[in-house]
Amino acid sequence: MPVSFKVTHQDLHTRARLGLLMTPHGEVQTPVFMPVGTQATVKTMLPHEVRQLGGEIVLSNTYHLYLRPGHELIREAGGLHRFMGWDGPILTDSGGFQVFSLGPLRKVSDDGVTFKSHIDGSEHFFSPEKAMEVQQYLGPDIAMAFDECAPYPCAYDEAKAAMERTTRWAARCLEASAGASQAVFGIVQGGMFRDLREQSARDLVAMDFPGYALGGLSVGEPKGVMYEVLDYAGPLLPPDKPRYLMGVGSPDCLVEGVVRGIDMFDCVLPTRIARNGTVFTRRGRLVVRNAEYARDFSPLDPECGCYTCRNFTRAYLRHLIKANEVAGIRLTTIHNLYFVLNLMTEIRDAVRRGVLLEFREEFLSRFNPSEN
RNA sequence: GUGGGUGUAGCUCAGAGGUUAGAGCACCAGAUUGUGGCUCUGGGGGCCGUGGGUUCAAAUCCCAUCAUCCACC
Repeated sequence: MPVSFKVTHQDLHTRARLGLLMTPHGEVQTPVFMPVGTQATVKTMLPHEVRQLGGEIVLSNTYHLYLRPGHELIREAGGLHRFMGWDGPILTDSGGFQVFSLGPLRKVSDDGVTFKSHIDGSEHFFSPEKAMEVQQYLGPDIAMAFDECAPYPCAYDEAKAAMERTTRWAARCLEASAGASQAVFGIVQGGMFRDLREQSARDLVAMDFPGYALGGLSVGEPKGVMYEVLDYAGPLLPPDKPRYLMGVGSPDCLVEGVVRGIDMFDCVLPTRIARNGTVFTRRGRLVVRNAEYARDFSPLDPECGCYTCRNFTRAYLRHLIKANEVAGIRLTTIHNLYFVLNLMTEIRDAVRRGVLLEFREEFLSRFNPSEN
């Protein structure tokens, strides 16, 4: 088994646990946040910087790398790890979500998905088999099954059809990847409908994946709705396998996810909002691009120990962002990644000490998700 | 000094007698959750150089004036 997972500590008060994800490229402590490197790079960051910030595993993207530079080229380069100069673990998304999110110009059938490239408009076809083949060329430690992500809101029948198709595709993904050197994680779908989520989880668990993801969340639904799904869908997954909540999150969602037993997260939010001049602080989000910080010579977050906060002021960062200097978005990206990765370290520590609920209360009482 | 050009948003300009004068950039704010980095959405901004005239109606036509640029003496 190329990837294995071990729960090292189970919290007594919540469903949180500590774990160790073992991969051919090293071990990962869970719960973990995976920085996103869609195009074989965490935007604006170098691999050693991601490592320094505390990143242990990164996510990359099948869809984008297949279109450019092409999975054959990456295999030729010796695989994704060597190509991008990252020797730690890598998880690749299958492309299912991109097909869902990148446009209306797609046609889904049981066979697979016909879609148009966002780069040049050329037509392509992805099936479960194709998605597995491309990911084998890329060579991540963990590949994701090819799924169909239902939108939000979504009618019951539509969510049901997408979920059932995802289940059929999951079986084909497993078959197509038999003997492959990477682990394949299954993805639970079912929209916001409890019985669909239960059905999905039951069917996928029967296939015995080495890990399970909850997909189709963080697609526009209120946070409370997502937490509710986590509450009932989480316990349906085998306790000895890693649970991955795809596309989350914001700091408050990370805390709530761990409380509900999630082991792995990925999200573009920290890096994306950084590039648009917004950062996380202990008190919540801060739009450092705003005029009120033009003469604010204090750090982004006085409690933060990151390189950006130790060396630069809000006024300077605002200047760089306004002037469109690359250093600006690099420094805010450093801060946001550090913030989230450090938060995960603190969460793990709180679980270890059995005080996660207290940590949650303290953190959420100070962190306003939408306000400075 | 003479002739000509140009004066409209912070900047560059569009608008050639007819609704409440527009655009791009800049500025201000919001958005962003399995990434289409430098995007999207919204907002504030104007004595149309100034003064007079013609007209039902003037940024627009006429006169004067000021500023500015160019060419020539």
